[in-house]
Amino acid sequence: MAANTRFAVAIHTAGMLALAEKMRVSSETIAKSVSTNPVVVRRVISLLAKHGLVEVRKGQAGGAALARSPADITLEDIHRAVELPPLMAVPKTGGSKVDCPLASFVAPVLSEFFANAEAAYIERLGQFTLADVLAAIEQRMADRGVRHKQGGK
Amino acid sequence: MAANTRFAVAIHTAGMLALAEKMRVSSETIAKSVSTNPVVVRRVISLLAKHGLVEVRKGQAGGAALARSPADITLEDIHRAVELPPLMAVPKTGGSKVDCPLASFVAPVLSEFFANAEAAYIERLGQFTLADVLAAIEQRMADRGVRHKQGGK
DNA sequence: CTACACTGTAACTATAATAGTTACGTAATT
DNA sequence: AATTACGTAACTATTATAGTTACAGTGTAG
Repeated sequence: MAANTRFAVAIHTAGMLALAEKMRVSSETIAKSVSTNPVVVRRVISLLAKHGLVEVRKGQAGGAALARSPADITLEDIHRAVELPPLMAVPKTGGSKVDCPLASFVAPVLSEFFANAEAAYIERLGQFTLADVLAAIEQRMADRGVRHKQGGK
Repeated sequence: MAANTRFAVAIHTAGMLALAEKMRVSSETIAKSVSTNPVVVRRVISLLAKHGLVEVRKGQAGGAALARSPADITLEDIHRAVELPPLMAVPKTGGSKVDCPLASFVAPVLSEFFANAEAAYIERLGQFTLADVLAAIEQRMADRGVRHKQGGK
């Protein structure tokens, strides 16, 4: 299919907003950086806004800005905002009572185990903030000898 | 798309083999229980076999059987065997050097964070064995008052 | 030693989630 | 009033995965 990149787009977007500080950034500007379409970005921003992570203004000189400090936004917050589907799917049990009774108990039990593992995933996401991500990016840039501060658009 | 159910099918399959103990079970029998196609099951079994979790025999009275005890097979083992793609994708950075240099550093950093969270997921899977899954299923059956032992096909 | 019952795999179709795109109404700023 | 940007609907394109058909290969049973 087309891989699910909503989460990545959301983090990238939030990261740009963080770098822009209080300045408003348009969906078009972000779209260029992410190499995608402005509508895709607006869809994500809309979700972030609904969850209070971002504050949006319409009109000329409008755009989005972070609603709180990057150190106060975890990856879990962003993950929840974009509401991704469960990591693992369980096949629908094909209601036909032809199959053995055991089978009908497998699906719900597997769902429980998957949910448990997914909780571990989410919990780990909760340990990282947007600030951590930005720090990692700057670190990487420094390692590569890229001069920063007013680097790019 | 069609949701990724390979992992669930693999666990269901392994569970059936565990219940069958040393008896060989055909892909067709398993497919019925999982409500899918025998080929889908064979594809999964083939992966399990390559990783030594299952032992397969061709020919009449052939089929698959677990290679080791259910208590000795973790969900992590099964997960590794079916080799699922990364849980989260990062958008390809669209090589055009038009975008800001920052952008090119975002993707690899996000991949690292995602990999970190995925590791937490996998680690949790490693804490459960196939025996745990079977126990949970039997527990659930008991709760529902389903009489077991020689229950179904 | 032959028939049968399996697996293994290739090749193809079907499904469905998600990205990408176009279009346009709405709102806010200058 | 003109401009700029969001919000969202509607549609197409992409693509991973499931599902299916077909058949060659293999080993056991009788």
